[in-house]
Amino acid sequence: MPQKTIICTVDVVLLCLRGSTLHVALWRRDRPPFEGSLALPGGYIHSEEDVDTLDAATRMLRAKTGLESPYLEQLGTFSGAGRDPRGWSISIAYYALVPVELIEADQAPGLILMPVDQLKGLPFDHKDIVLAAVQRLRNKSSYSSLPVHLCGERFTLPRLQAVYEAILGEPINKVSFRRKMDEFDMLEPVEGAFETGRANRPAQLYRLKAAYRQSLSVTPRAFLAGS
Amino acid sequence: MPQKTIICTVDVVLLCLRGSTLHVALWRRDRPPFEGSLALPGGYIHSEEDVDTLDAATRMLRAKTGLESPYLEQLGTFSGAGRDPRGWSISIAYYALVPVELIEADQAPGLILMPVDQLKGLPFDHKDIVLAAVQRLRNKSSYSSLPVHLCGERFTLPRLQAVYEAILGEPINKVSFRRKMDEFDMLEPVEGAFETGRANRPAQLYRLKAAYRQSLSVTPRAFLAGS
DNA sequence: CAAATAGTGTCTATAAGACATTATTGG
DNA sequence: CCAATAATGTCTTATAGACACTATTTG
Repeated sequence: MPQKTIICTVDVVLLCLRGSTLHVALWRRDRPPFEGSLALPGGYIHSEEDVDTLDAATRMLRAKTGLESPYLEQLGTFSGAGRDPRGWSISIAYYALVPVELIEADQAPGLILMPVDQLKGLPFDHKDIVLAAVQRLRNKSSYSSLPVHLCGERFTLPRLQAVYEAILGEPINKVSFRRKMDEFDMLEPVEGAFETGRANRPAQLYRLKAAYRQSLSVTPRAFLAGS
Repeated sequence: MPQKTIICTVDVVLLCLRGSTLHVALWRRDRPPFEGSLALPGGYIHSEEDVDTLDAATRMLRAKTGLESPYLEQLGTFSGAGRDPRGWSISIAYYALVPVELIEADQAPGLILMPVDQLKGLPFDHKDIVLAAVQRLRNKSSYSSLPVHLCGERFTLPRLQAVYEAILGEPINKVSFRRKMDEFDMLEPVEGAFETGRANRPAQLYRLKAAYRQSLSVTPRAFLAGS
């Protein structure tokens, strides 16, 4: 035996934007430790069935939320003797982005959305993990197309800009924003589809080009260079 | 028993610049599997003595290279059933940057430097891990002060620029480069110290300000915006 | 003094931001 | 027509890059 057994788990930080506030999806633990607490969806790696930890995270997400293929990326690994009362443990954390409608339009009965700025009482080091995910999201959003994954299948440019602004916490110049989206070249207008109903000019609906479903566009210059 | 035992290891990608070529430090394995092969320095997590995986990586680095506190950062976790013949395994990979002199001026007898573009025959998925580290280094170097950690304690600006150019693979405008270093505000001139000996104006020697030993300066605009 | 490279000044080109204008809807 | 917001044109400002010039050394 090369080592005392180390507890190997995977946790998923599932983020979405409700209104203009980032939320994380939590579920109520149904077994010890911390049974009954709200925590990140996660669990043991199943070495018999999981090909790797990404596969484990996908399985966990599917089991607990019904989601099939959201944007999903490895965040980092959290480890040590102190984070789990059962002993020395490792959690490989992933983060996922989904449009809030997919969670609210309840495929995922057990999930509870919590604003990421008001987390309290999370077990393990789950608060640290969530904060790391939010930091990653904010950072990547400043120079990439990542936030599109928080929008639904069709969305307008003003809506997408509002999503960026909610994540980054600052207004973005409209002209610059549109230039950047154009440069990213990842959106295509849905022919003849507009968002109507309000007393103003209708906004063109866009969708993500197929090639960008799992990849990102990046710019060498960040939004909000000043911050 | 919640799971079949998973093999938990830590591997370190120790990078340095020899001439203008990135090299990775490998050591010859002294036990199975792949005994005798050149591989990344790494090994089992020791849950009795390591506080966490960063601590394990530090221990490994100290044991195999004698290095005490190089720049060290978590790279990511590599996992799965196929990467280790002993079974389902996890490697939490870290990468470290050091001035090449620290390796050549042999504190580290067992280490062999290999150019990162000519890796072959590495066991496990160590080639993937090295390539991921190089990609991380290149990416971060394009907008941060990370490459200073490949220089020794004192260095000139032309030398630092050459380091950036070696990593990024393209020439950088001298004026822009110096403006950026000035903006980073992480260097201080060593009073009265110059690099002399060649038939030209001597170059001012600089050192990293103490506050930046473990942190980075970043710019919202990348070097080489065009690439 | 010639050759070499360090270090700086300055002009040009490019990209971001401010602001104004036009477009199109509902009421 | 008015209010509201989408979409775009255009001017201003900020940053990056090109290039030239000065500075300081060795031989």
